[in-house]
Amino acid sequence: MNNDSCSCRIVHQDKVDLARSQGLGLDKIKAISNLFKACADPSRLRILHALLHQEMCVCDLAALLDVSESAVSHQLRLLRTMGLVVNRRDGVVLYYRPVDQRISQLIALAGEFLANK
Amino acid sequence: MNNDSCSCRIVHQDKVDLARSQGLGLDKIKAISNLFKACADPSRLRILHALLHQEMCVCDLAALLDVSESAVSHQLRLLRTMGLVVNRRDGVVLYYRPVDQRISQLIALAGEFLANK
DNA sequence: TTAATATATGATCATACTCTCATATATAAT
DNA sequence: ATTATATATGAGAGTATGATCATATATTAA
Repeated sequence: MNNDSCSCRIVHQDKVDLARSQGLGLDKIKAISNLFKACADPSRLRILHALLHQEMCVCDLAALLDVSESAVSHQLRLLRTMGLVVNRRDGVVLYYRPVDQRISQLIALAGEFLANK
Repeated sequence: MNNDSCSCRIVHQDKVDLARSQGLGLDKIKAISNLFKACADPSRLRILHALLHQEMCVCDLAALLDVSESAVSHQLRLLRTMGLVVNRRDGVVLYYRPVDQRISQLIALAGEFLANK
């Protein structure tokens, strides 16, 4: 009922202050959560995981994921925009690969986390 | 125009087969992407990061993030449902903490990834 | 019991995502 | 130039997500 700025809640101010001092900063938080967001969709995760082993073109990925090439293309644009994949043109075909193999560590770590628990 | 099962695209079947053999399996993919999804929201990421250092109650977190307690509670339910946090009751107050400190590795790895590039 | 407080939860709304379909672009072949 | 192919892109639809508000529950104090 009382929406004033002075709430009557018992906030542990010391904890809040400590957390604030150890906080990451909003820009960094947003950047990290965006990186996680890139991996937070099954299709994109499969794409990233597949590209870690070999470069692939759009229709390879569409065949692998069993979705439309348009859908794959849209997801690849997202990953491209986020700076996670790049492509190489060979004639009409665009081969995609990750910019950085370290994405594999992130996926592997998440996998291990789920495995032992 | 042609939606038959036999598409005329030039799929690199060897690549698709290799990717398929190295694939993670849909269940695992979904589990991993769900884990990433849990970290893919700025509010949840801040909550997780804060709890890594100390247990905190709902209104502490609400004060820290400067959002409503209801919003925090909803996010905590999500994290609880996903098995990432647990709580301990002390009277009326529920103190939350991560089930597993390894989440910190995941966040740290993502942070490093973004830092050196 | 009643009142107060901290949190949980359901309904709802606005926004963001992801797919599909249609169309556009770029390269290659004729 | 025309055609074909691989991919990109814009618009739209259906769904998921995240916040808010109202209400419910659980614990404590009186």
